[in-house]
Order: sequence, then C-alpha cells, then structure tokens
Amino acid sequence: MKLSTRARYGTRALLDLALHYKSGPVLLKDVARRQRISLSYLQHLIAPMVAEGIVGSIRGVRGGVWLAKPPEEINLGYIIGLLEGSLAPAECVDNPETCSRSGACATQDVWGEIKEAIDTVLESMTLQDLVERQKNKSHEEITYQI
Amino acid sequence: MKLSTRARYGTRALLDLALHYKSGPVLLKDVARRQRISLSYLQHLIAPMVAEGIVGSIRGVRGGVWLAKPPEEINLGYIIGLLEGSLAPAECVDNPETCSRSGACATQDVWGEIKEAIDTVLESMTLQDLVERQKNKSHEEITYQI
DNA sequence: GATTAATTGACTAATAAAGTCATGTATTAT
DNA sequence: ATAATACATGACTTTATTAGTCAATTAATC
Ligand code: FES
Ligand code: FES
Repeated sequence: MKLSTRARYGTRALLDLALHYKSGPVLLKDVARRQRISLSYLQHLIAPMVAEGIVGSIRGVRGGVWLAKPPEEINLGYIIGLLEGSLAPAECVDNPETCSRSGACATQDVWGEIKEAIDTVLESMTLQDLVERQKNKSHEEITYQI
Repeated sequence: MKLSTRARYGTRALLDLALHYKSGPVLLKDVARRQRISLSYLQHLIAPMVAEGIVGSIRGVRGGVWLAKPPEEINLGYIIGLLEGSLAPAECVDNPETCSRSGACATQDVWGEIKEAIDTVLESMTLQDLVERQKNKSHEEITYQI
C-alpha cells in the first residue's frame, strides 16, 4: 500500500516549484538535481501538470518551468489525483462492479472509509502549507548546525 | 496505492470465520467457495494467522479452522498489519534513512499524517463491527428481493 | 490403514512500476 | 540563418512485486 514514486517525486517537484514561485522560469534540470530525481523521469512526471495548466513551461534558452497558480490554491488531493489517480485502497470503492460480492460486502465500507480519511488529509493541505513547513525545516536544520 | 489482494482476501476470510464464530471448525474449502478465493491461495493467507494464534486449526476428518479469539477483540489494524505490514504510504515514514532528503523534507510529514489517518480508521474497527455490518447488509439484500 | 484436510515449500505467471534513450519541436542569442 | 538550449513525446527495457499454482507432507479421524 505504497504511494508510487511517481506521486512522491511529483509532489516534491511541485513543492520545489512552489518554493520558487514568482521567480521566473526554473530549469527542470535544476529541480531534478535538487530533488534527486533523474531528469528524464521528471520530464514525464511534469508533462501532465503542464497539460493541466498548473505548471507553465517555455522551451529554449532562458526557458524553464514554473508554478502557474498560487501555491495556496493548489491542494495536495488534486496533485495526487493527477499523478496517481484515486487513492481508494480497493478498486471496488470507485467501481463496485469490479468486485463479485459487492453490494453485500462489509469490508467494502471499510475501504471506503479509508479512502475518505486519506482524502480528508490531502484536501486540507495546500502547496503553500508545504512551503511553510519546508521553510521551517530548512531553518531548523541550519540552526542545529551551530 | 491499492491494498494487496492478500489483505483484502485475508480480511474477508476472517470476517467469514467471525460469522461462524463458536460454530465449530469450518472447512477452508467452504470459506474459499463463499469468498470466491482459490483454496490454494487462501491456504497461504491463513497460515500466518494460525501461527499468530488468532485462528485455530485442526487437520483431518472433521477438522477445519475457526476464529480463536472473540471478534470484538480483533481490530482491523492488527489484521492488516499481519497481512500487509505497515500502511505507511512511503517507506521513509517508518525508516527515515531510506529517503535521501529525509530530515528536511516537508512531504514526509504529509505521508506520516496519511498513515495516522488510515491507522485511526482501522484501529477503531473490530471484526465484530464488521460482522454487524455484514448482517445488516445481508438482511437488506433479502428484504429488497421481496 | 484409508481418507480427509491442514501445512509447507518451490515454482511460474502476470502485472505494474520505474527508469532510460532517442527523436522531435519551440525558443533565444549571435 | 543557424547553433545552442531546453521542454515534449514516444518507444522501449529493466526491475520488482504480487498473485497464483502445484506437489509433497503431516496430522487427525473413521
Ligand atoms: S466488494 Fe470489493 S472487497 Fe468486497
Ligand atoms: S524523506 Fe521520504 S519523501 Fe521526503
């Protein structure tokens, strides 16, 4: 029951962009380096975001990518939805017909509740919240080094 | 981010046993038929439960398996833990050292919160709760057929 | 001792995820 | 123009994990 690396990397990449919000285009190569993701893989992760319009991009010299929406307007549920699809722990939560005993299956309810619980967490948090947490962390890290 | 069939089948199998609690040994073959799981697969799922002592078993004629603890004392978190291990959506939640940027990674916190949310749902529910839900469902199903 | 049913181990198949590589297209600078 | 840069796209390979099967074994009953 692990999140795909796709979702984890993608989220980290977006957080990286959020940390550079309104600073002009950043190179995907730099995001890849900072987040320790291979560039070619990252290119595939970022593509759907660009298509969706939450990431802007421009090619060529002085090109790059950037967050196209305010971080406080992007909630994590939406991001994970794009990167990974539904977080239902069983297919039958979203498509009851895929489970033979659906309709008289008590466990289905439980899987549904889990999905709801996950969604609640993710929908209550925006990229901006992550940015703030990240800034605190980085600060702590520096302070501790004294 | 799907639960393994191992965990889903295993939970259903235990619910089946819970529905037959205190009715003597039931044949694994019958559980398999009712729950539409292949017998050979189910045998592998039930083994760790027997080892753990929450399922009793006896071989040979008139043998079978049964729930060895009261359903209200078995919570789902425990079951899923046995069948699938931790429900942390990222390895670094349980083992921070597996993620290179751990310690200064804001997303790790989010994955942690998701784990907590899932565990809360599962730990608040026992097999007995499932039994009651299941009985309601079956009843509804019959009623609706009138 | 014949039959039944759980136990165990080894093995195969199927699926999906992760990652790479090569090619194409748009943009800018000279 | 054209060379250089950087995103875009598609095809492909590798890897890992899960799911599932089969066969042999052990224990209990009749
Ligand atoms: S209906 Fe899908 S697990 Fe029961
Ligand atoms: S530390 Fe594991 S996702 Fe960041």
